[in-house]
Amino acid sequence: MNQQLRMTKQRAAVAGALDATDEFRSAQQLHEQLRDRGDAVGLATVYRTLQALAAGGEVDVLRTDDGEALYRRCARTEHHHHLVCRSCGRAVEIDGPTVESWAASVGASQGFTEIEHTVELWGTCADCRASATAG
Amino acid sequence: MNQQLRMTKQRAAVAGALDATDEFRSAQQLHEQLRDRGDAVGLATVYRTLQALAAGGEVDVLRTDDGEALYRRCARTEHHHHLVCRSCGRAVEIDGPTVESWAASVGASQGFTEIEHTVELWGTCADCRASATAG
DNA sequence: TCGCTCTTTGACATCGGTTCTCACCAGGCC
DNA sequence: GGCCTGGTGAGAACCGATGTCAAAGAGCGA
Repeated sequence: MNQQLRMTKQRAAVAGALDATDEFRSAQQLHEQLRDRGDAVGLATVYRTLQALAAGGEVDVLRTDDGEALYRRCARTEHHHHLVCRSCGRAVEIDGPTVESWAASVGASQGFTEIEHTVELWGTCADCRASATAG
Repeated sequence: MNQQLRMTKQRAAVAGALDATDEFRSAQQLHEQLRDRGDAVGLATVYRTLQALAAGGEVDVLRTDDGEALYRRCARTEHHHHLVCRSCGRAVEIDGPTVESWAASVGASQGFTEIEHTVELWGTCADCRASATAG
């Protein structure tokens, strides 16, 4: 967490919850999880903390199809993409060097500048597929 | 528009507004645009119509960073991606054959199934850059 | 053209995620 | 410990999107 922010137990709790999983979680899920665990933190604080972490590049954010924001603490802070399980939220960090160069060249060839790209892969992880088959 | 739906003037107006532009537009923008033009259509109807068009694959949908849905009538119905101007919404349809195969192979190598991918490029188009520089 | 039926419409209520407000609380520093 | 300032949290507000339901109208057969 950033050093110009005061380290409060609420921020530590949110950061800790993120550190403890490799799954993308919504603010509401994290809030509920902290409450269940006894580390009650206000919902507004969860949102503020996630926002601060995201602004500092310490968590990655993505949006579900219906617009909800999901957060995840990634091992690396450099640019990367994700393969996310649409059922449990588990994610794998992936690289796409060919995608990077493709995006840059396509953008430039169309006269666009300041190109950014959104590349996320969604699937069903092996565990979720197994339990779906079993159930 | 789908033939098992009744063709009403409201639906025609929404479809017409989409046909008249190559920019991604939000439901609210379309609603306002129709009202300004005199073709007043209820907001709920705009949403419903866009939903129906999207379900039939007749318009493409994407989400802005803050979760708002944007709609665009694309020339082709086959799978493709977009290079979108983050300022005016103008979009260019693009192909990424290498991205397609990369996505599929990465997904499979991690044991994920039913892989889908989200690939959108964002930039500033030449016109918007020019007016930004001028202003 | 006239009615009938059944979908569609639209004003409004509601929902769900997110952000704002503001009085109170508590780190960090002396 | 005391002060100052940023952080917290309960609830309100906000905003995009969806649900409700009575009234309107498209399509069809007569």
